[in-house]
Amino acid sequence: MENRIIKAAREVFIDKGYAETSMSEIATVVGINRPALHYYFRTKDKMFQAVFGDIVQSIVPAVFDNLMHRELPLSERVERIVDAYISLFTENPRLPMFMMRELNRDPELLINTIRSLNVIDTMKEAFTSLQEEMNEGKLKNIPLQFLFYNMYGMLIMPFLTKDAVQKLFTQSEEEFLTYIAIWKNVVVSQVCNLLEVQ
Amino acid sequence: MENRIIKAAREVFIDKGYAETSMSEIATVVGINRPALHYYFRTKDKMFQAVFGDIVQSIVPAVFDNLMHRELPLSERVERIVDAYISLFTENPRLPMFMMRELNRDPELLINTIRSLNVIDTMKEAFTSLQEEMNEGKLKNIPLQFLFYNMYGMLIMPFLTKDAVQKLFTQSEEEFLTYIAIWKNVVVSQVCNLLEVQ
DNA sequence: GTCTATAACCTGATAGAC
DNA sequence: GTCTATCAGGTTATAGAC
Repeated sequence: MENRIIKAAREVFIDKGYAETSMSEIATVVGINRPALHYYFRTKDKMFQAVFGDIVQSIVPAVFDNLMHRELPLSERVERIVDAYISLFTENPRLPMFMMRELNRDPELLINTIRSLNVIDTMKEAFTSLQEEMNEGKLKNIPLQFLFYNMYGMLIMPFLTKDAVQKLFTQSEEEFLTYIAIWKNVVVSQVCNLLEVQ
Repeated sequence: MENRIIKAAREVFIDKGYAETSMSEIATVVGINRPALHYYFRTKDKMFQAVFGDIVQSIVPAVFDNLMHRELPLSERVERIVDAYISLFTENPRLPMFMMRELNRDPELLINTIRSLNVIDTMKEAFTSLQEEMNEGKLKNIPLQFLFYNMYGMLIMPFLTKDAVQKLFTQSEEEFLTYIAIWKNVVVSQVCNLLEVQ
């Protein structure tokens, strides 16, 4: 039952965010009523934290694994990561907006979630591995955050603006997917352009 | 008085978004009480639309003017636009998050606002001007949305993640500004890389 | 125009019966 | 465990006095 609730809550929270989601709405989706919800997760806050942890865990690890395959050429590694994110976001188009919204509503939340999920070591390994490659001159030496600004910015932008763009230019779902397939290659080549030594 | 209200409401709305802003909070900031607010703008919705229009008008036009200066080299044009946005966002760090959040909460809102503000012609001119340059072979021929995905993605990403990054890596305001000054050049060079013919 | 008072509603949360 | 009933608090919006 707890899992049924988390699964339903996940959908609603991702769609509307914490603030605009009410307990009664989740209860309706699950098929029970408000007090029953409060039995399983005492407060809305506790419930959201459970859902948020669930989501973060499904996003973070796969990416950092790919970052560390140093035997592969850069373009290959970038392509895998970009592929993974594009698939994830195509299946969950509102996930990028959700993450940004909650990151801004409560910046501590992500930090606490990351700490409690033991993914911090995986992240550190990936960071130092990349930094080494830069020091060795195999990659251009840039601040690591720039890599993330560039890659994530390009990755999430189409999804952050999806609804508005589709309405403004009467773009169909098929058109969107066609563009995304091309866009994927642009992201890879731009990230490589940022990291490759001339 | 209406202006005083819009000015105050603008601050609060940009900071917290539509959903998490209450009329009483705005009233407190202005220095009057709730019912007085409802006298000037009958509903919260009407008031928000006024504020939103005010914001859009202050963002859009300057950019498209710069896009059309075809006598200038590409890098010069891009640099001006990027400069303008970085200044705007540095002074209003939560503006990018605000725009994305409201764009997703109510996708029709932006469309209606744009229509009512008569900026649609300016946008169309800029678009066709760019498209011509692409057809003439002076710029690489890519879907126009890709230019926006790339430029805006890179422009807003540092600000969307500012609070979280500063807390996660205990980054000071000075450090942030230092990185932004360097990042600006990266954005320009990446956008040029996207548009320049080989 | 600006106030006080109040209506009507929705929220999260709890107590207690079954 | 899941329900009904209820509480306390906050929200937008309005009516009516000054």
